[in-house]
Amino acid sequence: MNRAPTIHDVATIAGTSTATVSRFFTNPERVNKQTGQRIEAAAQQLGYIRNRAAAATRGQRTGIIGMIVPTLESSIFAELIESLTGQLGLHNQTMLLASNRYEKSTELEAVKAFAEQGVDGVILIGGDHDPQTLKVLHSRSIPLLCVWNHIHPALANQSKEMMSTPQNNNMAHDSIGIDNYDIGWAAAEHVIFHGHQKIACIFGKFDGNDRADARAKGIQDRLAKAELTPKTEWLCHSSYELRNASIIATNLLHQAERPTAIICGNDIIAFATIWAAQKMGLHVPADLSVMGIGDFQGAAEMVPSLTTIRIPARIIGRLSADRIMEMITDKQPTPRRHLKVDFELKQRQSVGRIHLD
Amino acid sequence: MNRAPTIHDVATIAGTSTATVSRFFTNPERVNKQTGQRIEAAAQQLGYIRNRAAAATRGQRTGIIGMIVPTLESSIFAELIESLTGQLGLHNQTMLLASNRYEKSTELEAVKAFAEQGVDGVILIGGDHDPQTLKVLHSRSIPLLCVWNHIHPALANQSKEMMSTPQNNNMAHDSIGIDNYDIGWAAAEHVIFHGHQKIACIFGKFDGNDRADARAKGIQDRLAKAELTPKTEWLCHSSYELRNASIIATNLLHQAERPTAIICGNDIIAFATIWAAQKMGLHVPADLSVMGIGDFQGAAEMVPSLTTIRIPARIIGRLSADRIMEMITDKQPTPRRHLKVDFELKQRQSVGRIHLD
DNA sequence: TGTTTTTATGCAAACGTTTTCATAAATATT
DNA sequence: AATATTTATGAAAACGTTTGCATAAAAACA
Repeated sequence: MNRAPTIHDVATIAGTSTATVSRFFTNPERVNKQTGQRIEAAAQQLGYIRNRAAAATRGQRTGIIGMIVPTLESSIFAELIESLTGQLGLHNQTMLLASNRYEKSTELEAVKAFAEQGVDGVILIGGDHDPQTLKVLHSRSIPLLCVWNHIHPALANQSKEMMSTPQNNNMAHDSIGIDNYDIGWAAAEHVIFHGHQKIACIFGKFDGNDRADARAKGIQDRLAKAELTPKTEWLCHSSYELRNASIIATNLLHQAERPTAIICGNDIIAFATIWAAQKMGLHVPADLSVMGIGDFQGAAEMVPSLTTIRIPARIIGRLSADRIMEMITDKQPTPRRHLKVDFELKQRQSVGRIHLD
Repeated sequence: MNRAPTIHDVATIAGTSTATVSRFFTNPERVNKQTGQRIEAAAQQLGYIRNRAAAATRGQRTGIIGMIVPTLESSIFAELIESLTGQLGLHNQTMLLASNRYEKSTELEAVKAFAEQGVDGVILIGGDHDPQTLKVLHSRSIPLLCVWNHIHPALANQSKEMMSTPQNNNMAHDSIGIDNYDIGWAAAEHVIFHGHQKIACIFGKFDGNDRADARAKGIQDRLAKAELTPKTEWLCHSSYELRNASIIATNLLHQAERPTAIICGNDIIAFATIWAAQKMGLHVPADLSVMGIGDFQGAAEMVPSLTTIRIPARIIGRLSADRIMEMITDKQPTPRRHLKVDFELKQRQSVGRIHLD
């Protein structure tokens, strides 16, 4: 009852050798149809389930993809993971999940654990990682795919120069994602087009987060182009927690001069900003416009609905699954590929035309 | 560059046998301190990482726990997973994650995949699973822990009788979670205590979901005790999607007679209900009280803040990690254990005392 | 000092697969 | 009918570990 049946048991019952059974499960077409049926019946009868750990010792793939996200709590990445696991399932792969809590050292530990498990590939968020992490993966030829944000080939080159150890340079280091600089630019543009001049920003925290950084740059460059660079009191930073963001937003709105619009680093911050305004008795968008980024759950349904930029997590997930499988199965290493996914501005209620009174 | 160093390589450099190296990594205290240092240095130098797949063929644990949640999108389980992975990390375990999309057949497939990977244990949500699933786990003596909802020992017995195949009866089938019946009861009670008489309910969908079922029973029993059983038009069902819940709530509020309070099967439904009311120009809680269950992200911060029942996901996660490790390491099978975790009613703004005009 | 116990190590078998090579049977080609 | 090709299979080695057994050295005991 408590010993799992092996390939030997199946072979005995089917009256064949273990080699044939193995072949049947890996390359069914290489075994005679009748024999195959006998094997299938025997396996069914015994409840045989292949032991991939054993298979892996002979160089077969483990069927495991390792994935590390900064956090699960904020649900930012939940949709991505959901679609990724789904799509990986189609490729008969399962997903080993870890969170790095925005710590590169934690990420390294997780990657080591993944290597122990013999993962076929690794998917990380963003392009900013510990050189050790890359080394571990590279020394084992484990394909690495960085998702969520598109890495500018130009920036990729730049970071190449910044890297000290030479072996990091020719790393197979693909990426699939959106261009956060463009997103920031578009968000700012949308607000500007609505006539706002007194614009404040609450950015996400930068540390170890190239995404927030790029977004902030995009926003600021667009504002500068319109000669609307906010005064320093209107440039705030917040973590991605509602509680923290609430405080920052409340403080901002209590300043002597109040902006007519606030651009937020992501939707969590935007939610907090809207609610903070409402608590003060302000009306959105009549008294204050709020621009989000992300289109998180609830953005479309809340009152007022949140004008934001939709990051197509499902699409990124699906593409990523397909791409990592490609990288795994390709014999000769394919050239690096950086795929840019389009985003979409969702024009809703929280950003309005400015009152001219 | 692309072949991972093995235990042999380490042994050669350290000038010892593979046996000793293996011992050093599994039972460091069984090897001489000096030898250990040599091995450590060699491993460091080579960047050696243990191959757990190979180890697993000799009966060693894989260090993988399999977990299946219904969905990741609704972020209900994100907090649970986050704390679970964190705590498992302390036990040097990693987590294989899959979602079943509320389908028992999908769950079975995932469990089979887990079995292929040789997981040390499996954690599932709720107590309602395909007999096949249980059989696969049991036949391999893979410990199973059901989390999220507390399974009434009484109900566990009941389902025992309902099970057809005898091998399912003495399943090692522990549980850790909250009592959804009690939660439903408490939610209803809170609304009743605020003087409401015209109470409607929007339950979560039941199918394959013993949690929603228990919650609904608790709510209805408490209402019945107060002789406040809602008329059938006020007993609605919704999926856990905002969009769907919005429609249901809107329809409910457009009925000829409007309830003064709505009890929602979870916070997603509660959010949708509040927003639906706001869109109609109703004020919460002045015109309508809304009771949630779950205390999801945003419940405390939104305007009005949501009165709801907090399910301590972090605690459940931590306890679950510890318990499954206990089940894995215990030699003789421990008796089944059903651990009940307390919940907490968060009294906030969305439920108010009824207007007596 | 001689004997027993403890500690540290190595040898080699085992784990459950996959895969190379060889071979036998079946089929196709002349 | 003789030969060449294809198809189907099995024997056995290999994968990178762990571990039971044996043994040598060191420590403890007498």
